[in-house]
Amino acid sequence: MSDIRVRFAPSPTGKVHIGNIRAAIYNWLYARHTGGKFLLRVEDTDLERSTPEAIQVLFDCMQWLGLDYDEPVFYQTKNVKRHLECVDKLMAMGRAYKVERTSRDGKTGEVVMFKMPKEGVIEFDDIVKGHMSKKAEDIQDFAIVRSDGSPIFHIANVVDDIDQGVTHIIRGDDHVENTFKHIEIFRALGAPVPKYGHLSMIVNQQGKPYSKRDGAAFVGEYREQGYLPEALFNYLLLLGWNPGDDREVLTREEMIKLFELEKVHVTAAMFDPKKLQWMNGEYIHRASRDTYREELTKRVAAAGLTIPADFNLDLLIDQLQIRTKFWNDIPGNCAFFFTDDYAVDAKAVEKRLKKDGVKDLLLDLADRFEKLAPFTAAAGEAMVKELSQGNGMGPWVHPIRVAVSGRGEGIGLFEMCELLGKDKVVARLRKAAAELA
RNA sequence: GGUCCCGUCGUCUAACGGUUAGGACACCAGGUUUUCAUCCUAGUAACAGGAGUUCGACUCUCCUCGGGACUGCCA
Repeated sequence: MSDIRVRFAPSPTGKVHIGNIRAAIYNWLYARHTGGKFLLRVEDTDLERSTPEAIQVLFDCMQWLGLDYDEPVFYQTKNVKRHLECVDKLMAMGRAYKVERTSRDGKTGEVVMFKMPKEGVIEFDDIVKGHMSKKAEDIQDFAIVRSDGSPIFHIANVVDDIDQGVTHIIRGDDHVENTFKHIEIFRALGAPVPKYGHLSMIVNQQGKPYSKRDGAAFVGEYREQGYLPEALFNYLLLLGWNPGDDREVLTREEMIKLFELEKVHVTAAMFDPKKLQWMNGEYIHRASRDTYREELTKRVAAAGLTIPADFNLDLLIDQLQIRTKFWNDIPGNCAFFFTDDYAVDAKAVEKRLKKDGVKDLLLDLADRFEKLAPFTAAAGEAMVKELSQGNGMGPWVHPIRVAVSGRGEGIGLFEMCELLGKDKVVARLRKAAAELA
């Protein structure tokens, strides 16, 4: 146990995106690594844009990724009284003042401004960026209370951090300028200044940062596309950090053990969907058989298909797991086992079936399969091998595959036939032949 | 414009000032295989540029160029 306390403090003004959630991941990992506390604070002071739906989406995404927090959620709007008390305090000591102003959108009224020092240097040692310094004169006074009397981000954020006892603030790079301002507020309020760690942005394929400013990659999207939370978590972690050796696929335990904020990169990282896909495949290939079976049965059922009680699911899993890159791919890749109403790839039909002699070939094969006993993968392979006389099984294998599965590629053909069973294989071969007439 | 930050293969990255600049993804060639996937082997590809400091610079300093953040009664 340490007394380190970190927080993830998103504003629920939109769907949480990957840049955002990476900050949560780094905070969570830092807390778990140091034995500190990870807190969640919902910064909902922007009443016009914060919605309960967005808050719920945020919770769902965090739970999906396994980002559990150690204390009840702290809502910024519940602490408004304290924010304003602190403003009064600042006014009383001359660090804040009221002024008549007109906002961007034309509202005119009296706001409270925080007074910045007019000389000196504000500096801090950023855990990831190193020493940071800025002349106080380069920072303008800024508003902390709106003309309607509500507290603004800067004061609310700092007061909440004080009230929650936050010791380390790990947040996006886009906050560095705010940090110089916030440090002054902490000091004025007589509170200890927390340690800071500013994370670089994640940029998209166009090199532009994912931020709330450009409606970006929503975390839930990845969930819907069939990514594993572990894979997304792992990939996002690697965007700006590495364990110091060549390992890339890490268990949660390894991540917690090895994570160090000091080793986080300063430079922005580009999000590479291809590598995420690869990593997702790695996680699926490494998943336990039970996990895979569970996902498979769940997704096949969700697709409206029923797996017969006597179906050799283990054989299918042996064949299919290594070929699965997304959970979502599963139903499409095995639907033909469970229904006769499956998709047929016209290109494959064109290439493998619509050729001279294929019709007779299929009919002949149907007869041979019909006589095959036992109807196993090994027996089927032996049968075709004999037909091919060592010249390659391609001419037999390809038409069979397309005829019985409607696809040009997939799991091992003979395993496929065994799984389908004699009746279906024979029937589909004859049906395909009939359609070639 | 101003202030602050950053700059190694296409991408993510490694390299106590001394390496043929390493790994991963992607790409590509070959092998294994009935297809696909897996797996194995090989390959293409980077220190932004220029000055210094040094016996020696990807590593240190400066300049240039390039990129980003901020510059709200948003957070």
